[in-house]
This record gives sequence, C-alpha cells and structure tokens, in this order.
Amino acid sequence: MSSSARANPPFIDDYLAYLLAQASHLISHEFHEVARRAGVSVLQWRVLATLVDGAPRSVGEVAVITLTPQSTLTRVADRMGEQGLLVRVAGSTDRRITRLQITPQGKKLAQRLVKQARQHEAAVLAPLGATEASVLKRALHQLIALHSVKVIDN
Amino acid sequence: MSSSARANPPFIDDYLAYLLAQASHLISHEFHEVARRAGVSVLQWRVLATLVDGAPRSVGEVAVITLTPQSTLTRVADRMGEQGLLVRVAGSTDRRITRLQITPQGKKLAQRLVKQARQHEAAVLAPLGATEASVLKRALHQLIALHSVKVIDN
DNA sequence: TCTGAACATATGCAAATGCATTGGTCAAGC
DNA sequence: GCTTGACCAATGCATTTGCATATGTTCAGA
Repeated sequence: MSSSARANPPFIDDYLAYLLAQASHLISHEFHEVARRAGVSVLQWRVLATLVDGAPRSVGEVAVITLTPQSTLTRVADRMGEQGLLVRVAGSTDRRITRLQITPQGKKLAQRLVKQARQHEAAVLAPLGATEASVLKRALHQLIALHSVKVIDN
Repeated sequence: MSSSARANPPFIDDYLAYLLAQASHLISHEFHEVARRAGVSVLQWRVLATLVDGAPRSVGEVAVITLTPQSTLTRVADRMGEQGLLVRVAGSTDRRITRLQITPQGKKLAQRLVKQARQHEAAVLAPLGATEASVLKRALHQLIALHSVKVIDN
C-alpha cells in the first residue's frame, strides 16, 4: 500500500516487527468492530476471552496474558465489575492476591463473542490454505516461546 | 506461559489474533526498550521509520502506515516537531494536505535506530532458520494484503 | 516474635488517546 | 462564477493509559 511504486521498498515494508504489528492490527480490528457492537472495548474483550473458561485468575496473571500493564488492568477490571461482567474474589491462601472471576452474565457475553471470534478466524485463515495456516501458527508459537518473559524455568 | 499445565488449551492460546498480538507485543517491546533509551516513544519510532527515506508524506498517509488514528498522529507530529525531528510542509498542489518531512537531526536518529532494528530483527529471525523465516514473512504479507483497507484498486 | 525485603494490587497524577466536530480547501455540476 | 458535497488536518473534550508510589501481605532470617 505504501510503496507500490517504489523500486527498493522502504525499510518498514519488510520489517518483521512492522509486519506483525500490521497483521495484528488489521485482523484484530476487524473483530474489534464486532466486540464494540457488543459494548466492550478491545481490552475488555481480551479479559473476557481470558476468563471465559470460568477459572478465576489473579490480576497479575490477566495483565500478563492480555499484554497490559498491571495498573491499567486494575482499572479495566473496575469498569468490568461495574458492568457486571466479572467480580473480584479474595485470594484464598495469599491475601495479597485479588482474583478475577467472570460472572454468568459475562460468561454469556464471552461465549457469544468467542463463537464469533472462531468464525472470524476461520474466515481469515481460509484463503491461506490449511498447511500454510498451520505453518504460520507454528512459527508464531515459536517466536512467542522464544521471547516470552525469560523465566528461569529450571 | 498461561496454560502449560492445562489439558485442553484455553481458547486464546491458539487464537490467531491473539498469537499475532502476542508476537507483535513481545518482539516490538524488546526493541521499544532501545527506542525509549533514544528518547522516542513507540509511535514516534514508527513515524521516524516511515519518514526515514526523506520523502515527505501526508499526515493521513503516515497515520495509515503507523496504524494510528489521524487525530492522534496530528499530535504526535506536534511533539516531534517541537523536538526538531520533523517539520510540516505545506502541500504543493493541494493545500488541504500537510506533509511531514524528517529533519536532518531526525534522519540521523532514525538511521541509527533503523540499523539497530535490522540487527534486532536478524537476531529474532535467526533461531527460526532461513526458510521458516521467509515462510513466516510471506504468510504475514499475504494476510496483510488480504485485509488491507479494501481499496477499489482498478 | 520481630524486622525487613520481596510481592500483589491499588491509586495519584500528568500525559496520551480517540471520538466527534470544525475550519479550510477542492472539484463537479449547474 | 457559484453552490454543494467530499475531503484533509486540527482541535475540544472526556476518557484511558501508565509511571511512580502507596498500601497491604507474605516470608525468610535473626
């Protein structure tokens, strides 16, 4: 789009980080349109998708999973609490921990969105063909594994 | 990270949009650390990378390329102007257009960052191997092409 | 048991973001 | 030459974001 006429492509047009950002942006935003119609923001959708299975998760866990700073997540949880999508439950053993648990209402919404997300994903991957699609996913998993917070997992 | 112990993976762990977001986030943030040390924000780095070749681009173009709303980009350009990284030049033929042009100072910084970005990219791709890497990039290009703003490019 | 370091979450506050709108410019049809 | 609608960038304003820090909790060691 930005370079069709240029002989040597501008730096960014083949820069991995940009390709990832662009693909992520384009794909996600298509679905975020759906989420927005359901009244949830991008981040709220991510939180719902994280909690949809019903297991409560700590604020910190959800922050990491949703790629969000902790303080931001705390406030997103506030708003989602006010909207009745989740509740805070005190940590059982460790009282420093606040766990977030999806409510029945939140779950209903989340399940509906997950279903739509799966359909959207299928539509996005279809043109690539099954093998190409799985290669892509595998490469992404690999990248993620290599760059996830380097926990000294002994 | 979020599911190593779970039998059936939570929805998000194999959801394309999430894989893309996660990979983008992890890879980009590593480099954003570098950028931040150079005193530029993520968005500013994207703008610099867009303008590094010296060609002026309209505010709208840069907004699309950097995946940013136009109003946000206008203000980022303000700040970068104050920092002497770019200048606004009046559109030549169409006076509605404001074009952004990198300054010599901005260019020096941008070129330095681009060099580091290329090194970082090489380091990220190395573990994948050459073929896997090119397959990944090709798949991303394909996704992007399929989902770029559907311009009726006849 | 007490002390202090490491932690998990919440909060104060300044800055950034983005929706909606405005102001200015262009271009097609009359 | 006008008028009208489309278009581009800038701006008002309310909301969101995230850095830095505070608050509350746990745990290891004296």
